[in-house]
Amino acid sequence: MPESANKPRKRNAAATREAILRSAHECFVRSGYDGVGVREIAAGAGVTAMLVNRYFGSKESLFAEVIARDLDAPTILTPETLASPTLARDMARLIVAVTDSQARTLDGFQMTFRSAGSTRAAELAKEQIERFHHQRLAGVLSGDKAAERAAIILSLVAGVQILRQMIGLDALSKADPDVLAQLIEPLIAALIALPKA
Amino acid sequence: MPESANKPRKRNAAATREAILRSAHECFVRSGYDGVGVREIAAGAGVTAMLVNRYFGSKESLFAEVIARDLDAPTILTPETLASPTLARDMARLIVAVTDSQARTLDGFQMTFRSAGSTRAAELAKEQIERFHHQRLAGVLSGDKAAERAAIILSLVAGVQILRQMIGLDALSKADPDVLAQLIEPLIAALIALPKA
DNA sequence: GTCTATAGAAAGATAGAC
DNA sequence: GTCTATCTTTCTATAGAC
Repeated sequence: MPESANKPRKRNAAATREAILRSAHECFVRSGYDGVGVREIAAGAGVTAMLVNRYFGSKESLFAEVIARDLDAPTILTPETLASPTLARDMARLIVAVTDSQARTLDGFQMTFRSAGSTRAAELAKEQIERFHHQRLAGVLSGDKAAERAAIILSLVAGVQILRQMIGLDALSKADPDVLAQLIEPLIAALIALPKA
Repeated sequence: MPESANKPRKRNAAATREAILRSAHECFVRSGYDGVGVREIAAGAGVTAMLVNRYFGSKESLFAEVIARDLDAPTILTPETLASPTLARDMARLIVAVTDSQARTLDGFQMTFRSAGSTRAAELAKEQIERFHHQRLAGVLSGDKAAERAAIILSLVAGVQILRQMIGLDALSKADPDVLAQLIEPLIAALIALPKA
């Protein structure tokens, strides 16, 4: 290889940037914003800490970019579930599936909750959740109080995720997924249906 | 004051210990385990950082004691609600009340979730929540799958708290409390009732 | 019982070589 | 484009005076 003999090492800027983002994602999901340092993120990407700040300016800017990427797509509201005639049942099963201890679907939420000690992280997450998750869910719920009903559905998802996936409450993490889905289905059905008043 | 002229300053051991615990409570609720330092906790108690470690050995031991105190009592399951003939309605209203942005009732949960980045904090919280909150709630739910139903009730509480109180989702934090209670009531009713199968 | 002072590690961020 | 080396701050925890 005569032509590239004096190139510094191997990667280009785009690949390095992506590697840092990916490592930061893993670290923030695992330990939250305050629980991980720039050095650890850099090591996970195979670079040095200095490059992280060079590419993203600061740890906070990096976090903002990671969380924006992770919370930019709805999770329990996929096109498939929407088109289904058994929406409540499908959604209940999906909630149970994505909150499994091994599931990674809700990484964005997990990162958010694990970083909830940081006020700035909560602000960033609020914006994204409202824009991408709540607004879309509320949009498909017809009738009165759609915003509140959508928010309560999100609350149920968030709560199950936290107690099942993060806290590891035995009654949830060791439960039969089918049982959980059966118990959650009527709740979703009640929130999808029009309120009585 | 001739007799106590050479006493160091003012307090006794018990009062100092209590002041540190109280300050630590406030700090951990606000910023989570990783988000606050021993110096800040000490300053809030009017002492120096050294005393914190002298009384509690380490920051982690202090946290363990604080979270044990905060999670030692059930919150949505008070004697009053239990005796009520309209249990579901009362519990729904109570959930809305204790997750108000100004409410302090669920400080223990809030501290837990804000500290969820720390694995150790999650372990400590799991033990307490299972022992004091989940077990008692499951105990009053008759019929099959009581443990799972109780856990889902706790999930709903936790989820609403997080999105309403910590994230500040507008649809929840700016909503009419009565509307929220009306929407939550049938969910609680469905979980209190015996499962169909 | 409480203090000042500090040790030792680790944090975020930057300077400058190559 | 990536590195080593370092600055500055902050952290937990400890030593020793009074």
